[in-house]
Amino acid sequence: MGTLRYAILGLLNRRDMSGYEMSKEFETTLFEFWTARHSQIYPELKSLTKEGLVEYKIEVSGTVLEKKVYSITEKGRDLFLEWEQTLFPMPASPKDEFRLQLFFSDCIGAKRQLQMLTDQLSQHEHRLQHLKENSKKFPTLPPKDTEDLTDYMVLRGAILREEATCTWLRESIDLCKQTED
Amino acid sequence: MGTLRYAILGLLNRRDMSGYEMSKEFETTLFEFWTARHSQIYPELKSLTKEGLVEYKIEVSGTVLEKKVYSITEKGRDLFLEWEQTLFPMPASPKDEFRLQLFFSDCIGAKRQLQMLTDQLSQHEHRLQHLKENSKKFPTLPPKDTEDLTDYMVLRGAILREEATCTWLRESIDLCKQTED
DNA sequence: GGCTACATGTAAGCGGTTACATGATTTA
DNA sequence: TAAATCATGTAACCGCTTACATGTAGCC
Repeated sequence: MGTLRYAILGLLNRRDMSGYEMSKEFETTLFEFWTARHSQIYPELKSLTKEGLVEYKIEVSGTVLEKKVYSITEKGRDLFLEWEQTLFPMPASPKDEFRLQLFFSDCIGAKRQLQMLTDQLSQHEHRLQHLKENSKKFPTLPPKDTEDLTDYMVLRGAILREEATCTWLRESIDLCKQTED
Repeated sequence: MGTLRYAILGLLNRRDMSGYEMSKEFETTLFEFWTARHSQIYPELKSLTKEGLVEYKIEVSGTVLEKKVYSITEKGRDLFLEWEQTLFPMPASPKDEFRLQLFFSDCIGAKRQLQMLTDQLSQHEHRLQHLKENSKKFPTLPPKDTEDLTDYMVLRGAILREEATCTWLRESIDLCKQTED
Protein backbone atom coordinates (compact mmCIF):
# COMPACT_ATOMS: atom_id res chain seq x y z
CA MET A 1 0.00 0.00 0.00
CA GLY A 2 2.64 2.53 1.07
CA THR A 3 0.15 4.89 2.68
CA LEU A 4 2.68 6.54 4.99
CA ARG A 5 4.23 8.43 2.07
CA TYR A 6 0.86 9.98 1.24
CA ALA A 7 0.28 11.01 4.82
CA ILE A 8 3.64 12.79 4.74
CA LEU A 9 2.98 14.37 1.35
CA GLY A 10 -0.43 15.49 2.61
CA LEU A 11 1.15 17.24 5.58
CA LEU A 12 3.76 18.92 3.39
CA ASN A 13 1.06 19.95 0.93
CA ARG A 14 -0.41 22.02 3.76
CA ARG A 15 2.83 23.53 5.01
CA ASP A 16 6.59 22.97 5.17
CA MET A 17 7.82 21.16 8.24
CA SER A 18 10.56 19.01 9.73
CA GLY A 19 10.40 15.31 10.49
CA TYR A 20 10.13 16.14 14.14
CA GLU A 21 7.10 18.35 13.56
CA MET A 22 5.51 15.60 11.50
CA SER A 23 5.86 13.13 14.32
CA LYS A 24 4.01 15.63 16.55
CA GLU A 25 1.25 15.89 13.94
CA PHE A 26 0.86 12.11 13.91
CA GLU A 27 0.59 12.13 17.71
CA THR A 28 -2.10 14.80 17.75
CA THR A 29 -3.98 15.85 14.62
CA LEU A 30 -3.84 12.59 12.69
CA PHE A 31 -4.03 10.36 15.75
CA GLU A 32 -7.61 9.22 15.08
CA PHE A 33 -6.85 7.61 11.72
CA TRP A 34 -3.08 7.35 11.19
CA THR A 35 0.04 7.20 13.33
CA ALA A 36 3.76 6.90 12.68
CA ARG A 37 6.81 7.06 14.93
CA HIS A 38 9.93 9.01 14.11
CA SER A 39 11.75 5.74 13.44
CA GLN A 40 9.43 5.25 10.51
CA ILE A 41 9.23 8.89 9.42
CA TYR A 42 12.93 9.65 9.01
CA PRO A 43 13.71 6.72 6.70
CA GLU A 44 10.58 7.47 4.66
CA LEU A 45 11.64 11.11 4.25
CA LYS A 46 15.00 9.88 3.08
CA SER A 47 13.49 7.74 0.35
CA LEU A 48 10.98 10.44 -0.66
CA THR A 49 13.90 12.83 -1.07
CA LYS A 50 15.74 10.27 -3.16
CA GLU A 51 12.70 9.95 -5.42
CA GLY A 52 12.44 13.72 -5.79
CA LEU A 53 8.98 13.92 -4.21
CA VAL A 54 10.14 16.17 -1.38
CA GLU A 55 13.17 18.38 -0.77
CA TYR A 56 14.63 20.09 2.27
CA LYS A 57 16.71 23.02 3.36
CA ILE A 58 18.67 23.07 6.57
CA GLU A 59 17.79 25.59 9.24
CA VAL A 60 20.06 26.22 12.20
CA SER A 61 18.47 26.84 15.59
CA GLY A 62 20.83 28.35 18.16
CA THR A 63 24.42 27.85 17.09
CA VAL A 64 24.79 24.24 15.94
CA LEU A 65 21.54 22.29 15.92
CA GLU A 66 20.49 21.52 12.39
CA LYS A 67 16.87 21.09 11.40
CA LYS A 68 15.75 19.75 8.03
CA VAL A 69 12.73 21.66 6.84
CA TYR A 70 10.97 19.67 4.15
CA SER A 71 8.74 20.89 1.36
CA ILE A 72 6.79 19.05 -1.31
CA THR A 73 8.01 19.21 -4.91
CA GLU A 74 5.98 19.58 -8.09
CA LYS A 75 6.40 15.86 -8.73
CA GLY A 76 5.38 15.11 -5.15
CA ARG A 77 2.23 17.20 -5.42
CA ASP A 78 1.25 15.46 -8.65
CA LEU A 79 1.59 12.05 -7.03
CA PHE A 80 -0.29 13.19 -3.95
CA LEU A 81 -3.19 14.64 -5.93
CA GLU A 82 -3.46 11.42 -7.88
CA TRP A 83 -3.74 9.39 -4.66
CA GLU A 84 -6.12 11.95 -3.21
CA GLN A 85 -8.60 11.26 -6.00
CA THR A 86 -8.53 7.45 -6.09
CA LEU A 87 -11.48 5.43 -4.85
CA PHE A 88 -10.56 2.81 -2.26
CA PRO A 89 -12.30 -0.47 -1.52
CA MET A 90 -13.62 -0.38 2.04
CA PRO A 91 -11.10 -1.88 4.44
CA ALA A 92 -11.53 -5.21 6.22
CA SER A 93 -12.75 -4.95 9.79
CA PRO A 94 -9.91 -3.97 12.08
CA LYS A 95 -8.58 -6.62 14.43
CA ASP A 96 -10.02 -6.22 17.90
CA GLU A 97 -8.67 -8.25 20.77
CA PHE A 98 -11.56 -7.36 23.04
CA ARG A 99 -14.18 -8.62 20.59
CA LEU A 100 -12.17 -11.80 20.16
CA GLN A 101 -12.10 -12.24 23.92
CA LEU A 102 -15.83 -11.55 24.18
CA PHE A 103 -16.59 -14.02 21.42
CA PHE A 104 -15.03 -16.85 23.46
CA SER A 105 -16.28 -15.61 26.80
CA ASP A 106 -19.22 -17.96 27.26
CA CYS A 107 -16.80 -20.22 29.15
CA ILE A 108 -16.11 -17.72 31.95
CA GLY A 109 -19.63 -16.93 33.08
CA ALA A 110 -21.88 -13.88 32.98
CA LYS A 111 -20.33 -12.19 36.01
CA ARG A 112 -16.84 -12.00 34.51
CA GLN A 113 -18.32 -11.00 31.17
CA LEU A 114 -19.99 -8.05 32.86
CA GLN A 115 -16.71 -6.97 34.45
CA MET A 116 -14.96 -6.91 31.10
CA LEU A 117 -17.81 -5.11 29.37
CA THR A 118 -18.17 -2.39 32.01
CA ASP A 119 -14.42 -1.85 32.02
CA GLN A 120 -14.39 -1.33 28.27
CA LEU A 121 -17.44 0.90 28.48
CA SER A 122 -15.85 3.27 30.97
CA GLN A 123 -12.73 3.55 28.82
CA HIS A 124 -14.73 4.36 25.70
CA GLU A 125 -16.92 6.82 27.60
CA HIS A 126 -13.83 8.74 28.69
CA ARG A 127 -12.52 8.76 25.16
CA LEU A 128 -15.85 10.04 23.87
CA GLN A 129 -15.89 12.81 26.45
CA HIS A 130 -12.42 13.86 25.33
CA LEU A 131 -13.46 13.94 21.69
CA LYS A 132 -16.48 16.06 22.54
CA GLU A 133 -14.20 18.54 24.31
CA ASN A 134 -12.24 18.84 21.08
CA SER A 135 -15.36 19.52 19.07
CA LYS A 136 -15.92 22.72 21.07
CA LYS A 137 -13.28 24.24 18.81
CA PHE A 138 -15.99 24.29 16.16
CA PRO A 139 -18.78 26.47 17.56
CA THR A 140 -20.09 27.00 14.03
CA LEU A 141 -20.07 24.78 10.94
CA PRO A 142 -16.89 25.35 8.93
CA PRO A 143 -17.52 26.47 5.34
CA LYS A 144 -17.08 24.30 2.26
CA ASP A 145 -13.61 23.59 0.82
CA THR A 146 -11.66 24.49 3.95
CA GLU A 147 -9.21 22.56 6.11
CA ASP A 148 -11.49 23.27 9.02
CA LEU A 149 -14.32 21.36 7.38
CA THR A 150 -12.27 18.20 6.80
CA ASP A 151 -10.89 18.47 10.35
CA TYR A 152 -14.46 18.66 11.57
CA MET A 153 -15.63 15.72 9.44
CA VAL A 154 -12.97 13.31 10.73
CA LEU A 155 -13.64 14.44 14.30
CA ARG A 156 -17.35 13.73 13.80
CA GLY A 157 -16.35 10.32 12.46
CA ALA A 158 -14.40 9.57 15.61
CA ILE A 159 -17.28 10.72 17.82
CA LEU A 160 -19.89 8.66 15.99
CA ARG A 161 -17.63 5.63 16.15
CA GLU A 162 -17.16 5.95 19.91
CA GLU A 163 -20.88 6.54 20.45
CA ALA A 164 -21.67 3.38 18.51
CA THR A 165 -19.14 1.44 20.58
CA CYS A 166 -20.67 2.70 23.83
CA THR A 167 -24.18 1.85 22.62
CA TRP A 168 -23.00 -1.65 21.70
CA LEU A 169 -21.30 -2.21 25.06
CA ARG A 170 -24.38 -1.07 27.00
CA GLU A 171 -26.59 -3.34 24.92
CA SER A 172 -24.22 -6.25 25.55
CA ILE A 173 -24.26 -5.53 29.28
CA ASP A 174 -28.04 -5.75 29.23
CA LEU A 175 -27.86 -9.04 27.34
CA CYS A 176 -25.56 -10.52 30.00
CA LYS A 177 -27.89 -9.36 32.76
CA GLN A 178 -30.97 -11.02 31.24
CA THR A 179 -32.67 -13.49 33.56
CA GLU A 180 -32.72 -17.14 32.56
CA ASP A 181 -35.85 -18.60 31.02
CA MET B 1 0.93 -9.17 22.05
CA GLY B 2 0.76 -12.66 20.54
CA THR B 3 -3.00 -12.66 20.18
CA LEU B 4 -3.11 -15.24 17.41
CA ARG B 5 -2.25 -18.04 19.83
CA TYR B 6 -5.27 -17.14 21.97
CA ALA B 7 -7.55 -17.10 18.96
CA ILE B 8 -6.37 -20.62 18.15
CA LEU B 9 -6.66 -21.80 21.75
CA GLY B 10 -10.15 -20.34 21.88
CA LEU B 11 -11.21 -22.27 18.80
CA LEU B 12 -9.74 -25.50 20.17
CA ASN B 13 -11.41 -24.86 23.51
CA ARG B 14 -14.72 -25.10 21.65
CA ARG B 15 -13.87 -28.16 19.58
CA ASP B 16 -10.99 -30.13 18.09
CA MET B 17 -10.02 -29.19 14.58
CA SER B 18 -7.29 -29.14 11.96
CA GLY B 19 -5.29 -26.13 10.83
CA TYR B 20 -7.26 -26.14 7.63
CA GLU B 21 -10.56 -25.93 9.49
CA MET B 22 -9.17 -23.08 11.59
CA SER B 23 -8.31 -21.10 8.51
CA LYS B 24 -11.94 -21.51 7.39
CA GLU B 25 -13.12 -20.26 10.80
CA PHE B 26 -10.96 -17.15 10.45
CA GLU B 27 -12.44 -16.53 7.03
CA THR B 28 -16.03 -16.81 8.23
CA THR B 29 -16.93 -16.78 11.93
CA LEU B 30 -14.07 -14.65 13.26
CA PHE B 31 -13.83 -12.46 10.18
CA GLU B 32 -15.33 -9.38 11.86
CA PHE B 33 -12.62 -9.07 14.51
CA TRP B 34 -9.70 -11.36 13.69
CA THR B 35 -8.18 -12.97 10.64
CA ALA B 36 -5.22 -15.22 9.92
CA ARG B 37 -4.00 -17.03 6.83
CA HIS B 38 -2.83 -20.62 6.77
CA SER B 39 0.73 -19.39 6.35
CA GLN B 40 0.47 -17.91 9.82
CA ILE B 41 -1.62 -20.66 11.38
CA TYR B 42 0.57 -23.67 10.60
CA PRO B 43 3.77 -22.23 12.08
CA GLU B 44 1.84 -21.05 15.16
CA LEU B 45 0.37 -24.54 15.67
CA LYS B 46 3.88 -25.92 15.46
CA SER B 47 5.14 -23.66 18.23
CA LEU B 48 2.04 -24.22 20.38
CA THR B 49 2.66 -27.96 20.10
CA LYS B 50 6.29 -27.47 21.08
CA GLU B 51 5.15 -25.55 24.17
CA GLY B 52 2.68 -28.29 25.09
CA LEU B 53 -0.35 -26.02 24.81
CA VAL B 54 -1.96 -28.11 22.09
CA GLU B 55 -1.50 -31.65 20.79
CA TYR B 56 -2.62 -33.48 17.69
CA LYS B 57 -3.44 -36.89 16.36
CA ILE B 58 -3.24 -37.80 12.73
CA GLU B 59 -6.38 -38.81 10.87
CA VAL B 60 -6.25 -40.33 7.43
CA SER B 61 -8.88 -39.40 4.87
CA GLY B 62 -9.10 -41.71 1.88
CA THR B 63 -5.96 -43.78 1.61
CA VAL B 64 -2.97 -41.47 2.13
CA LEU B 65 -3.95 -37.89 2.94
CA GLU B 66 -2.97 -37.06 6.50
CA LYS B 67 -4.85 -34.52 8.57
CA LYS B 68 -3.59 -33.23 11.92
CA VAL B 69 -6.51 -32.87 14.29
CA TYR B 70 -5.51 -30.59 17.13
CA SER B 71 -6.88 -30.43 20.66
CA ILE B 72 -6.13 -28.12 23.55
CA THR B 73 -4.15 -29.49 26.51
CA GLU B 74 -4.72 -28.87 30.22
CA LYS B 75 -1.84 -26.39 30.17
CA GLY B 76 -3.26 -24.72 27.09
CA ARG B 77 -6.69 -24.34 28.68
CA ASP B 78 -5.16 -22.79 31.80
CA LEU B 79 -3.29 -20.23 29.72
CA PHE B 80 -6.37 -19.50 27.63
CA LEU B 81 -8.63 -18.98 30.65
CA GLU B 82 -6.08 -16.61 32.15
CA TRP B 83 -6.07 -14.51 28.97
CA GLU B 84 -9.84 -14.75 28.74
CA GLN B 85 -10.17 -12.96 32.08
CA THR B 86 -7.65 -10.16 31.66
CA LEU B 87 -8.81 -6.57 31.24
CA PHE B 88 -7.38 -4.86 28.18
CA PRO B 89 -6.71 -1.16 27.65
CA MET B 90 -8.87 0.07 24.80
CA PRO B 91 -7.01 -0.12 21.50
CA ALA B 92 -5.76 2.90 19.56
CA SER B 93 -7.99 3.94 16.69
CA PRO B 94 -7.43 1.69 13.70
CA LYS B 95 -5.61 3.14 10.74
CA ASP B 96 -8.02 4.22 8.05
CA GLU B 97 -6.76 5.25 4.64
CA PHE B 98 -10.10 6.72 3.62
CA ARG B 99 -10.26 9.04 6.64
CA LEU B 100 -6.70 10.11 5.96
CA GLN B 101 -7.63 10.89 2.37
CA LEU B 102 -10.73 12.78 3.47
CA PHE B 103 -8.73 14.79 6.00
CA PHE B 104 -6.54 16.19 3.22
CA SER B 105 -9.34 16.47 0.67
CA ASP B 106 -10.00 20.20 0.97
CA CYS B 107 -7.52 20.60 -1.91
CA ILE B 108 -9.59 18.64 -4.44
CA GLY B 109 -12.91 20.46 -4.20
CA ALA B 110 -16.38 19.56 -2.96
CA LYS B 111 -17.41 17.70 -6.11
CA ARG B 112 -14.63 15.13 -5.86
CA GLN B 113 -15.16 14.86 -2.12
CA LEU B 114 -18.77 13.93 -2.77
CA GLN B 115 -17.75 11.22 -5.23
CA MET B 116 -15.46 9.61 -2.67
CA LEU B 117 -17.99 9.85 0.13
CA THR B 118 -20.86 8.37 -1.87
CA ASP B 119 -18.63 5.55 -3.08
CA GLN B 120 -17.68 4.65 0.49
CA LEU B 121 -21.28 4.95 1.60
CA SER B 122 -22.54 2.46 -0.96
CA GLN B 123 -19.85 -0.03 0.03
CA HIS B 124 -20.70 0.23 3.72
CA GLU B 125 -24.42 0.02 3.02
CA HIS B 126 -23.90 -3.27 1.19
CA ARG B 127 -21.79 -4.59 4.04
CA LEU B 128 -24.47 -3.58 6.53
CA GLN B 129 -27.15 -5.32 4.52
CA HIS B 130 -25.06 -8.48 4.50
CA LEU B 131 -24.59 -8.35 8.28
CA LYS B 132 -28.32 -7.90 8.77
CA GLU B 133 -28.92 -11.00 6.67
CA ASN B 134 -26.68 -12.92 9.05
CA SER B 135 -28.60 -11.69 12.07
CA LYS B 136 -31.71 -13.48 10.82
CA LYS B 137 -30.10 -16.61 12.24
CA PHE B 138 -31.09 -15.25 15.64
CA PRO B 139 -34.89 -14.93 15.54
CA THR B 140 -34.95 -14.93 19.34
CA LEU B 141 -32.46 -13.65 21.94
CA PRO B 142 -29.96 -16.39 22.81
CA PRO B 143 -29.87 -17.30 26.53
CA LYS B 144 -27.13 -16.33 28.97
CA ASP B 145 -23.80 -18.21 29.04
CA THR B 146 -24.11 -19.74 25.58
CA GLU B 147 -21.93 -19.59 22.50
CA ASP B 148 -24.95 -18.29 20.65
CA LEU B 149 -25.11 -15.22 22.87
CA THR B 150 -21.48 -14.24 22.31
CA ASP B 151 -21.90 -14.87 18.58
CA TYR B 152 -24.90 -12.56 18.67
CA MET B 153 -23.09 -9.87 20.65
CA VAL B 154 -20.16 -9.59 18.25
CA LEU B 155 -22.54 -9.56 15.29
CA ARG B 156 -24.49 -6.71 16.90
CA GLY B 157 -21.16 -4.95 17.38
CA ALA B 158 -20.39 -5.21 13.69
CA ILE B 159 -23.86 -3.97 12.75
CA LEU B 160 -23.73 -0.96 15.07
CA ARG B 161 -20.27 -0.10 13.76
CA GLU B 162 -21.43 -0.15 10.15
CA GLU B 163 -24.55 1.85 10.97
CA ALA B 164 -22.41 4.51 12.64
CA THR B 165 -20.13 4.62 9.61
CA CYS B 166 -23.09 5.06 7.26
CA THR B 167 -24.53 7.80 9.46
CA TRP B 168 -21.19 9.58 9.46
CA LEU B 169 -20.79 9.33 5.70
CA ARG B 170 -24.30 10.70 5.09
CA GLU B 171 -23.66 13.56 7.47
CA SER B 172 -20.37 14.33 5.71
CA ILE B 173 -22.12 14.29 2.34
CA ASP B 174 -24.57 16.89 3.64
CA LEU B 175 -21.68 19.01 4.91
CA CYS B 176 -20.05 19.01 1.48
CA LYS B 177 -23.33 19.98 -0.15
CA GLN B 178 -23.87 23.02 2.07
CA THR B 179 -24.25 26.27 0.16
CA GLU B 180 -21.57 28.93 0.52
CA ASP B 181 -22.19 31.87 2.83
C1' DG C 1 -10.01 -36.18 -17.22
C1' DG C 2 -10.44 -31.88 -15.26
C1' DC C 3 -12.01 -28.84 -11.72
C1' DT C 4 -12.78 -27.63 -7.01
C1' DA C 5 -11.95 -28.31 -2.43
C1' DC C 6 -9.01 -30.47 1.02
C1' DA C 7 -4.58 -30.31 3.31
C1' DT C 8 0.14 -28.72 4.87
C1' DG C 9 3.99 -26.46 4.68
C1' DT C 10 8.13 -22.56 3.60
C1' DA C 11 10.32 -17.99 2.07
C1' DA C 12 10.70 -13.22 0.93
C1' DG C 13 9.38 -8.95 1.99
C1' DC C 14 6.63 -5.01 4.12
C1' DG C 15 4.90 -2.08 7.68
C1' DG C 16 5.36 -1.18 12.14
C1' DT C 17 7.15 -1.13 17.20
C1' DT C 18 10.66 -1.00 20.64
C1' DA C 19 14.99 -0.09 21.78
C1' DC C 20 19.48 1.78 20.98
C1' DA C 21 22.23 5.93 20.19
C1' DT C 22 23.56 10.81 20.20
C1' DG C 23 23.53 15.50 21.04
C1' DA C 24 21.58 20.65 21.36
C1' DT C 25 18.27 24.01 23.25
C1' DT C 26 15.10 25.86 26.35
C1' DT C 27 13.01 26.44 30.67
C1' DA C 28 12.39 26.09 35.60
C1' DT D 1 22.33 22.84 36.76
C1' DA D 2 19.00 19.64 35.92
C1' DA D 3 15.03 18.25 33.40
C1' DA D 4 12.10 18.56 29.51
C1' DT D 5 11.88 19.25 24.84
C1' DC D 6 13.90 19.63 20.33
C1' DA D 7 16.09 17.03 16.74
C1' DT D 8 17.83 13.03 13.87
C1' DG D 9 19.09 8.80 13.00
C1' DT D 10 19.79 3.08 13.10
C1' DA D 11 18.94 -1.94 14.38
C1' DA D 12 16.46 -5.89 15.92
C1' DC D 13 12.40 -7.93 15.97
C1' DC D 14 7.34 -9.06 15.26
C1' DG D 15 3.04 -9.81 12.88
C1' DC D 16 1.32 -10.36 8.71
C1' DT D 17 0.78 -10.79 3.45
C1' DT D 18 1.98 -12.68 -0.86
C1' DA D 19 3.91 -15.98 -3.28
C1' DC D 20 6.08 -20.36 -3.80
C1' DA D 21 5.60 -25.35 -3.38
C1' DT D 22 3.41 -29.89 -3.19
C1' DG D 23 0.13 -33.36 -3.25
C1' DT D 24 -4.73 -35.88 -2.31
C1' DA D 25 -9.83 -36.51 -2.51
C1' DG D 26 -14.28 -35.90 -4.28
C1' DC D 27 -17.31 -34.74 -7.92
C1' DC D 28 -19.13 -33.88 -12.63
